[in-house]
Amino acid sequence: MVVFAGQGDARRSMALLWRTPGPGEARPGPKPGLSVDVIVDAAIAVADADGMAALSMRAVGERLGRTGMALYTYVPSKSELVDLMHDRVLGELPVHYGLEEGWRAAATSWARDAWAFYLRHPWVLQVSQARPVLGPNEYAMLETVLRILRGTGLEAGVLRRVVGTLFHFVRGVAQTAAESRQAPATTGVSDDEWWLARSALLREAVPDFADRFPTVAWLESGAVEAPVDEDEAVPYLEREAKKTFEAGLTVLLDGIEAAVDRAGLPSR
Amino acid sequence: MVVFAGQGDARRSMALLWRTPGPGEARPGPKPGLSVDVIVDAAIAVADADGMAALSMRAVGERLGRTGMALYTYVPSKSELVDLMHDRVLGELPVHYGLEEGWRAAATSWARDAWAFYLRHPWVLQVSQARPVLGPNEYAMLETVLRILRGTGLEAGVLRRVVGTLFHFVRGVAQTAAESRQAPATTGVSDDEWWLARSALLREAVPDFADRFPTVAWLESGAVEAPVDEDEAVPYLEREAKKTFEAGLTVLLDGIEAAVDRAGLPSR
DNA sequence: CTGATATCTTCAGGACGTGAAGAGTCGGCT
DNA sequence: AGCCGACTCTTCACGTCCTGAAGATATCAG
Repeated sequence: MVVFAGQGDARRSMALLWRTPGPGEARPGPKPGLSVDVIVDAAIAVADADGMAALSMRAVGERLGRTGMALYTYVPSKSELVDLMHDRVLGELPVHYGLEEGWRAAATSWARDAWAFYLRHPWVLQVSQARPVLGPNEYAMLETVLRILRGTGLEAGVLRRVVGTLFHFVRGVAQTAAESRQAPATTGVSDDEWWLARSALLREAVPDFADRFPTVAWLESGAVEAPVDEDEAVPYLEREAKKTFEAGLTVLLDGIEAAVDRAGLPSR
Repeated sequence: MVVFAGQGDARRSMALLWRTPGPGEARPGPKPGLSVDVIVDAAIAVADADGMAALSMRAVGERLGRTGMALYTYVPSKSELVDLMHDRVLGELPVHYGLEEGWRAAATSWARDAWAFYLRHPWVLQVSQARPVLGPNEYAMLETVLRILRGTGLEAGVLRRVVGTLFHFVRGVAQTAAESRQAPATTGVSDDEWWLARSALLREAVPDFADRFPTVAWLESGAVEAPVDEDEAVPYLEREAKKTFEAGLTVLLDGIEAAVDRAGLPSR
């Protein structure tokens, strides 16, 4: 489920996102029993607990002791609610990273924080990035990363793409890790069980595997690693994703350093 | 909508994926009017045309002049159908890349082919990668990339993560590009209109933008580029994504070269 | 107190996946 | 030749989703 943003009245969305004060005067009618804030918080709680698929207007309403329809007084539609959830939760990300140890150390810290954030709120990865909602925390996050990477001295046009690449990388790998974490819960099968069953079936269905995919077979034969210092509480696939993340981050930052060197600037 | 894989009878899934011949004998009952193949093709057509959200059993059935329920004779569930679609469509990817010009040229070609593929079938990006289905074309793709990058001489453990990083990068950026392409169609608003309207509203709602996000403001002020050689048929956001893709690919491959150098091996 | 307005509920309509039941079709055995 | 049983496909049903419309209730301005 990719959720798109801001279909409704764009001006109202902006006002909700940036908290432009509304009418604000005393008005007739019953006192509001809810508010946009408590609704957004409840929605985030639902999504954190049971995933985006479980995020329904009813579920959010019931968490607040109302029906689903009650929310429509405060929020124009589910789509806008998702926008608000997204921007709100992005506020958890740190925004201050010291540059005393150079941009590379700061960028590494940020990437790791973002990684942890995405695993804490995996549903964020299902909100479409194509047309960002342009909320305050989204800009704060962009500002943070730009400030860090401006230290590279790269020219603005290049910088923008480098930042985009970094975002996409973190999101991409985190997405796989998040789905790995979600899978055992929704399917009731642990990673190890799953992998064991699947590879057995694969051998059965494809006896000539090693002939058809020699390089894959070579890779898997050499895949046995010393299980040193592994956190057994973290399931296999998620551990793998984390390793890919760390390795990929190194590669990516090496590549950025290469770009900096090529531009004839000192690395720090 | 993230679609998970293979909930049903795992053995039957494997057989469907790898085309292990079934009973195959003449059997009583009406002749099958459909087949797994035509169903999968129809489903791919639906997903290509209207996206994963529009992929319903009913929609696929109607495209074939049947009801949705008719499909359940051939395919155990929607989830398995998605698996079959995924693996089938991966067969479009080329598998042969010459290494005469070195691994970097081949990797670049592969990445660009994969990019085009994902934009041709954007729904593929919504199929979860966490627990891959292990179909023939999935392995063929892995085999292809591994063969290319084995030319780096990197050790197996590192290689696996580098390949993972490359996959995630291509998928991640392509996902944004694909959603960009999808957005105008589903919202009826072009990228330019959307951006214009949004930034106007943003200025209106946040007059002190440049003070709050100075680095972002700096970046956007320097964002005016010579519009040389641009394909006007490709909308703005997708063009941006493509540029990020190309720049990121360069950075990534530079990073891989750095890893190769560090391992004390010649770059080609 | 009255009328206007806001909140919240109930009902309804059209989507979705898929289980169960039944109609119709055809191969193979008696 | 005739019928049984396997097979395809449809219809109905249930529980889920979002959300428009209508109505009950609560509160404030005058």
